[in-house]
This record gives sequence, structure tokens and C-alpha cells, in this order.
Amino acid sequence: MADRYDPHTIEPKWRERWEADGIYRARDDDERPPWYQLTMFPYPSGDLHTGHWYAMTPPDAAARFRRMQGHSVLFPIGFDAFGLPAENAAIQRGVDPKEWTYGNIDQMRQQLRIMGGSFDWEREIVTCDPDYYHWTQWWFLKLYERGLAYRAEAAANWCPGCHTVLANEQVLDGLCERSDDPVERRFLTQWFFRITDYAEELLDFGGMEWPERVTTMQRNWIGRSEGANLRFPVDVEGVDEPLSVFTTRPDTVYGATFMVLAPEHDLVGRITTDGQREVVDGYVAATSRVTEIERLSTEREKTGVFTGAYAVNPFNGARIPIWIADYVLVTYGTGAIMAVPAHDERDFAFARDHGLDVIPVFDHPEIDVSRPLEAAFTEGGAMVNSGPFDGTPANDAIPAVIAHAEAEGAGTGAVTYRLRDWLISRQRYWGTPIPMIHCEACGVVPVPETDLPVVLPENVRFEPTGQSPLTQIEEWVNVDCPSCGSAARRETDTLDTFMCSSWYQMRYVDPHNPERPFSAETMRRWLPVDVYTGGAEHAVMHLLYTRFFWKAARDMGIVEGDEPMKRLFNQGVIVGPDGNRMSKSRGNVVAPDEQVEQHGVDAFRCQLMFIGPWDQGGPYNPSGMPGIVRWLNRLWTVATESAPDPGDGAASRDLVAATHRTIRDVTTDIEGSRFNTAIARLMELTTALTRARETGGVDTATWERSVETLILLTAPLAPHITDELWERRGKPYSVHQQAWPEFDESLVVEDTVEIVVQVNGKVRDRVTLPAGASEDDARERALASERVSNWVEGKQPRRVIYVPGKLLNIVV
RNA sequence: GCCGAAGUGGCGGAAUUGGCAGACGCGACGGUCUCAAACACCGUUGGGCGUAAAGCCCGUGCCGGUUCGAGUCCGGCCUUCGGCACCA
Repeated sequence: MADRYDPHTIEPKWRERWEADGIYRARDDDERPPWYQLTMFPYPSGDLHTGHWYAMTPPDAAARFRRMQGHSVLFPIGFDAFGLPAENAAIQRGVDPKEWTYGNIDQMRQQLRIMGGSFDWEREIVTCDPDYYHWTQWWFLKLYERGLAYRAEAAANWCPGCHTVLANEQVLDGLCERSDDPVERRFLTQWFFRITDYAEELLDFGGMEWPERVTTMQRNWIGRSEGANLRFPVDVEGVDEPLSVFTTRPDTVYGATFMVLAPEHDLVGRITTDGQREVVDGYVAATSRVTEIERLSTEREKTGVFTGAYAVNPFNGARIPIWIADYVLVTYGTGAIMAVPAHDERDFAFARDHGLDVIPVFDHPEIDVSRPLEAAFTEGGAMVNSGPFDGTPANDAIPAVIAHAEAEGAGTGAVTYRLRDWLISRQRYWGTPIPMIHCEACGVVPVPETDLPVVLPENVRFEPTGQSPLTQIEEWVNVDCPSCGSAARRETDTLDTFMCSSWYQMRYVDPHNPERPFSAETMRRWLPVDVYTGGAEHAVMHLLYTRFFWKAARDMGIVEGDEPMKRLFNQGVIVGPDGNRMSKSRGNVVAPDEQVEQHGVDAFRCQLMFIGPWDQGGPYNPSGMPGIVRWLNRLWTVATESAPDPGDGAASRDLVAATHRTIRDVTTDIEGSRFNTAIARLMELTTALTRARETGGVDTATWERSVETLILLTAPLAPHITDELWERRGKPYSVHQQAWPEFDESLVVEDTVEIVVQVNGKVRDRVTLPAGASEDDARERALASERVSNWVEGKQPRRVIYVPGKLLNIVV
């Protein structure tokens, strides 16, 4: 009587119906409590692959689950559409980046719709739309007004072969990814955001449910170090200011036997003596040619040259030589160090290679510090060779030395971060134009808000000139100064695409607002995001930038609260059946279209969720698909065939208990993103129903309620088949607009419990007792068991451990 | 080198606060239905000893510890993956 389960007829039917009825639209006037479920928006590469399905179908299930739980859910989608691939396509194949991008978006939209995602398409955003980047530019102006945007000289990756600036991602092992030329560093004036102003606050993850993995990576990236800034007077005529160094070990200052400056340090030119000028200049020039990657290699020998100048140790008056070396980085601390070879491995290696003094200033239980050291050691006992500090225990040494430095005016306690300001300039075409104008008279002038957006010109020629293609477009570049009206030029750099994605979750709440990025009401209603899901590759950059952006917006009174995303979940990486990253060349690509064609959308979604824990990822092996297909078929069967013979209804109670256990488990599993175990529980309930149908003894009302509960619980995971079954059972449209089943604890309580009986910790028997039996009852029943008494052998139990309702352990 | 996560059957993986290791699924084997196939369904499936029963022993990367009891906690290793990497 019932026809077979055929996903290919029911899936398009429901997709069209949901869309026509707009049942997934998020309404701002909905009175139910709001829930903002966000999945990282894709780059429009033009092909939706299995990774996208893996990233997006579980949050779709979560969004559907929250809706059924009575939330008004915002589950939006859009495209992160600026960036390099479009520009590369333009350079290589002569296509227009805009056409290429929008063509891909059209294609991906179609593919995304097939997924059965409950996205609110009316809120779609595309970051390369002028309606969107209008507000990206507005944000830039706000940050500039607030003093958080500034210009400075910074190194860019320069490919001498292509005559162009490369993004970090285009540099592979120090070589240009296209021409294989060694990449050089070129200094350009570029725009930065002062993310470092927020370094301290960004270390605080209080009240956030973020994976520890991510918070740890962010902490390491920010890299807070405590120590001191110490000032060493320089013994060079005409140089009055002292040389400032940052150190985490001010307690080793008496062991400082030389100073090292980064080759790019400001002072180098001024302190170098005539006799050393040639070697120093040569070394500085050589350094600029060395790539960052080579330079950072710890394997490299520690090179460096003497400047001829000396500094004075403010603690003991020692006159110590000043060197330059590329193991000191100009971007960290003050770009200069006091070198303490006895207690720092790098300084030790440098001192050994260049014949410099090594003076230990801590003693050590296993090392004779009166003899030449064989290696640096960092952990010592008490201070030695340190004048008035001799004998100070290691634990007290740092505060003592800092206190002394502060009293003497030789330095102060200080904190340094590894985090650098965010370089946002790109010498590229396909990005948001930076809304600034350069005027000879007025300097840098912001474009007035009323003139936004600064629209990206079209029909651009891509020639490798080393500058953004925008510089070629005279009619775009030449503009009147907004301040004085004289001839001026537009900024031709564009914004890092990470800026587009730093605030997109805010735009979704009010995506068509022409007056501002979003209204205060919509902001208060939806933000911050309840759950944000996406790949771990964004653990640092994107997720740190968006936190910075939010905090800056908060300080400007634009948003409320301290963090943009309360909860974060990183899904794992899905790889090919062979365990390798899916790639065409390996031939291990699983194409979603083929999976859908063979098994249907619901089966593919469920298989991806069933494969293992969502945060773990792993190989996608289609060989497991039959299990999911069988389950959906069995679900179809129990839901479409008639109820079993009720008999005396004796089996009803067990079925009710099984149903409610499933409600409980599936609810907590989906809340915790454990979709794999949720499906396992649903399979079990399906099996229970299949069995009950054969054996009978279930009254019809109970049967119907269990079947319908099973359909409701499955709906978020397999949305099409469940709506079809719901309809066929004559229930009101749509299953996705029904309430989530309520769990009733009292219905799963059993009359009897099975107690495991152990003797000396080994399971020997099981006894069935009434629920709530006392320890004495359990003990009596256990000792009555022949299997148990065989092991006890008449010995007196030394001790009995009873875990009520679970276990009894007799120790003899 | 540093930081983080993980290691469980032939395979993917289960296992609240320490309490029956291997849920659920794949595969395999045996069977029902069928002219046959598909679909569906039933049974067995960690290893060893043992007659197939009962029963016993071993078993969650390795070594040791805590505990009545350890996949879970502690100490020390090994391996894999991810991140950072001369950060003073």
C-alpha cells in the first residue's frame, strides 16, 4: 500500500514548498526568544564541495532544532567575495573579476539550495556589493576617527620576477608561488589598525564558550611577556638618549656582556664608528635581501657584526660592545637586547662564535659557575657576580632588580606582546577601496561619509607594474580634496579581505539598511551571535580580528557587550576515503552532487553527521552509506505502514520509556553538537519500533505517538523525508514548525534495576532488584548467588562497596 | 624546540562525576524471502583456552602508580595530527 521511499521526488518538492512559504525567514518582530546561529560564509570559488556540506549541514540541523524548541532563529548565508583568486583569474585568463565572482556566486547559490539548508536567503550579503562595502568603508572611517587607523612604513613581499606585491599566502618557502623567484621585502607606506591597543583585553576569554584549542592559539599569538625595559646609556658622542631594551630576565642584567641591535634599528647608523661602517653597511644590506623565512630559521648560524660602539651597563658601569645581528627582530620589543650569554642559549651561541665574554650571575646545584660554561642555563639558584644582589634567591630576583631599576631611573617593569598591529593595505584591485584622499596641502583626508561608497572602477587592465591596477585609472584616482578643493589623489590600496569578514555577522541583522550598517534595535535583538561554527584554520586571524572589531565598536557605542560570539565550535576537516586531503590530482574527491544523485540529500547529510564527532573530521568513506540508507528506509516503513496489533498493550510501557529516553538523549546530543550519537539513538528507536510492530502488544495511541516523536526528532537532521512522512500521516504543515518533543523523566523510570555484582573488582554475576533497593537487600541477593558464593568461598567479606542502582563489589 | 589535541575490534566510532569496554553503523560469515537480483528482515562477529554449553584468562599506544574498581585520575615514555617557531 505505501509506496517506496524515493528521495528524488520528495526532496525537490519540499525544497520548493519551504522556499515559496518562506518558513525559514527570520523576522525582527517575532516575539519568541531570538537565536543567532552563524556558519562561516564561503568564498565563492564556484564549486560547493564536501567540505562545505560538512561545515554547513550540522549548523543547519542545529538551527532547525532551535526553531522547534521555540526560538526565532536567524540562520543567514552570504559570500566572502573579495580576494585573490578572482584577481588571479583576471591576470591569467583575462576574465573580469566581477563577472567571475558573480558567476560563481550564482552557481554556488544553486548548490547551496540543494543542501536543504534553512538559510534566510532574504538576508544574503555579498561583500563585493557596493551596498555592503559602503559600510566596510564606513567602519574604516570610524576606526580612523577613533585613532585606531594609521599609516606607517612596512615591509611587503615583493616578487622581482612578477613585479608585484604578494600576499603572505602567495609566498611558499620564501618563493613566489607563481614564478618561484625568491621573494624580497620592500618597504611601503601602508595602513594599520591598532589591534595592539586591545592586546590585554583580547587575552581575556572569560564568559565565552570557545574551544580551549582556539583560546590557547590566540593567547600564544598575542604572546604576552612580562619583564622590564632597561636603559643603557650609549658611549657615543652626539647620542644622548639611552638604548632601551626589553628583557624578561632583568635579574640577569649583571651578566649582560654585550648589546645586540636589529640591523634595521634606528640607532645603527648613528652609533657605527667609521672603522666599522663598511662591514655594518654590508651586513644591513645583506639582511634586507634575506627572506623572512630564512632569517627565522633556528638552524642558522648566528651572524652579526660589531658597530664599534659601546654602551654602559647602568647597574655596574661596565662598558660593553654593541653589535648588530639578524637574530634580533626589529618588530619585537624595542628591537634591541642586552645579551646575557650565560643564561640565554641564543646569546651563548653568539658569544661563542664571536669570542665575547660569558659571565654567570646565578649559581646552580650541578654546575660549577667559576669555570667556563659549556652551555647556557636558564634556571639558577641564587644570584652571584651581581654586586649588592649576591645571594638573592631566584624567586625574589626579578622584582628586586626591577625595584632597584625604577628607584635609580634605569628602567621600569614592562609588558610586551608578540602581537603586531594589523596591516590592512593591499596593493590589489579586487578589494574594498580605502576611503582616503591624499592632498598635497591637507595631507591625508578621509572621504566624507556622504560620499560613500567609493566605488571600485570597472574595466581595469591587469599589468604587473608593482602597483595596484587602480593607480592606472586616472579618472578614478584624480579627485578634488574634500577639505580644500584642490587637486588630490585617491588612496589606491584596497582593504584586506579579513576586514570584510570582521563585521559581516553584524550586517546580517539588518542587511538592507541604506542609512547605517544596522539599526540599534536589530543589533540589540540578535547580537551577539549565539553559536558560531567554522573551520579551525580561522582560529587566529579572522577570529581575533572580529573580536578586535567588536571591542572597538563597543568603545564607540555602536554595539553592546564585550564579545561578538558567545559560543564557538570548530568542525574538523573532512578528507578523502584514503585519509588525504581531497584533491582532483589524488582522485579521492567525493562529489556532493554524485552522493545526492545516488542516495539523496537527507542520506548524504546524515552520513556526514554520523561518520564521527563533528569537531574531529576525518576520512569520508561512502562505504558507510548503506547503513544510513537502510535506516531511512526503515524509518519510512514504520511511519507509513499501519499500527501493529495492540493485543493487551503490555509492551506499551517499554516503548514509551524507549521513546522518552531517545527524546532526552537526542536533545542533549544536538545541544552539544554530537550529531553522530544523536543518529545512533534515532536508529535504536527505529529498531525498537520495527520490533514492536512485529511482536505487537502496543496500543495504537502509544504507537502513533512514538512514531511521530521519532519523526520530529529526526526532522532537523533529515528535513525532507520527515516533512513528507509528517504530511502523509495527516499532520499539519510543516514538521519544521512543530514543537520539539518534551522529555518526561517519570516515563523512563524502571521498576527494577540490574545490579552488577563484582568480587574483588571482577564481574561475577548480575542480580535484578526492585528500584531503590537498599544495600542490605542487594548484598543479601548477591551472596545468595551461587556464582558469587563460589568466588567468595566462605571467606568473610572485608569490605562491600555499593553504588545504588548500579553495582555491588565484595572485597574478600 | 615550545604549545595543543588524539591513540579503543578488520573499519568509522560509543562509553555523565572512575563503576558491565566495544553502543550505533560498515564490512564479513550464516540464514529467511525470491525463478533470480534488488529492497527488507533474522542470527553470529575483540583475542585465547575449552566439546558448540557452562566456565576461565587476556584485552582501550608502552612502562609504572593511586584505588575495592582505571579507556577515564597521577608520573614517565612512544607515535600521529594541528599550531607556533631566534619573541629577548
